[in-house]
Amino acid sequence: MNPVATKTNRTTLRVVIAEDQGMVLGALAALLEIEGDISVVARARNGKEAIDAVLQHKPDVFITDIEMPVMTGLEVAAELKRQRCPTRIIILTTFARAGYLRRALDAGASGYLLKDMRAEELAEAVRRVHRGLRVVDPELAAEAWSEPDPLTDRERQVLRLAGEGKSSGDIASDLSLSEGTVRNYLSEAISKLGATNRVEAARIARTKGWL
Amino acid sequence: MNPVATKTNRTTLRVVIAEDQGMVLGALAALLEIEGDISVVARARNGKEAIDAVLQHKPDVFITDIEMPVMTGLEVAAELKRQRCPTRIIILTTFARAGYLRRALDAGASGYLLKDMRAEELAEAVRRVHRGLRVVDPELAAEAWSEPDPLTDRERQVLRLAGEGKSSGDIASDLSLSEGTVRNYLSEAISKLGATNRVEAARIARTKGWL
DNA sequence: GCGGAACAATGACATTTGTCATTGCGTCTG
DNA sequence: CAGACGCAATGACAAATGTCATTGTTCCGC
Repeated sequence: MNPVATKTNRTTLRVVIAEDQGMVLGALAALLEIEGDISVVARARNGKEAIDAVLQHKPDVFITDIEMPVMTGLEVAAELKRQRCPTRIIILTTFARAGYLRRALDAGASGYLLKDMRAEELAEAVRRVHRGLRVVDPELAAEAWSEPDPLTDRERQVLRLAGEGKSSGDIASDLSLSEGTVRNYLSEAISKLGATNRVEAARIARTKGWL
Repeated sequence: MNPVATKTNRTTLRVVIAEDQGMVLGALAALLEIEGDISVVARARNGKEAIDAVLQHKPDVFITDIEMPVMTGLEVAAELKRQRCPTRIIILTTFARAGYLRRALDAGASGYLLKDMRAEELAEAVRRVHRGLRVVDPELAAEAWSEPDPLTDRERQVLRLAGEGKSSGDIASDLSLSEGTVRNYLSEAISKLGATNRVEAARIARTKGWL
């Protein structure tokens, strides 16, 4: 099925996959193994395992989910780049969020794929990225640069806790702030995001990938 | 009309899969196709397609996600049972929610698997279910029967909107109720769920699968 | 070294939210 | 048929939330 791989029999592409849902992890591995020119050399189910696996196996391409226990895929990508690891990185996620994409590219990722793309595109993306190309949904890329995250660190922190249902008082003691200060930050965040209350603000920030 | 596999269990198991994330759909199909005795005869990316595919192909087993466009996997399962379709149904989802499991079994499903189980268990579950057995995580099953959904329809409705960040006033006009009534329902829901505010209540209800 | 930004706080105020008691209506169900 | 339950509403009250003005601090860039 693949002319390049079968004809020239070049070194197969070595891949490591990180994904916390075992079913999906196994399935993606099966999907890639079908391709003659790709070999899955290791699997990881959380961020820490992923780093160990990549450093040990030095694969050509590393595919990772974002939302994982211990360490997110974005954090793993940043750490690998910090260690000058030459492995190309593809982020594979459910979420078409501008903020995620931006952070992914900042962290040195070469690709950003959505899980609702066609399955065939995964293997193709692996080959593209290995050749040094970038693979990013053009529509999402456009959106990513249009609107930068307006929140400060404190606003983000406070908003995250508020979105989980904590009261201003709870948040204040969690962060060792006064309750008034917490209300100030929330008020700022609400106005910056054009929301009318903390819950809506948190929802908006979440969909943009700013939380 | 009905090619039953009762020979010398040499016949392949025919399967239909429904899953809205293309990448996962393709990957799961690949995973099952690896098994010599299972064949994926159709794929669907939403609830409506799923029903059509199952009715047309009459597979031995139907595997479906819950959260899909057009119609949820639970609704699909209920509809198939209503039409006396003999196909065995496996729900495959991310969420270990008691409410989901209960509704799945009510809808006549034979299996309830979590996406974070080991990938090898899927094929095994297909075979088990085809033999007429049930496949349900025992831990989750225990929880499902322990705690029934305490919310009334109105409480659920109001809580859902509140969880999206709407104010009591918004919810009132959305549902053509007075604002006081909305507050009453929310107060009831908060107390029933042991929460301290609407956001926490919505969060709790969501994790239990009651929303 | 000056201005700007993020951080932190206080006080005052209006609005929203959560609670409770109470009433009324309709629909089941034993 | 009585009683239970869900639905819908009102009024009153306390608590939480959101807004604004104002005052400090520190740190960073120009």
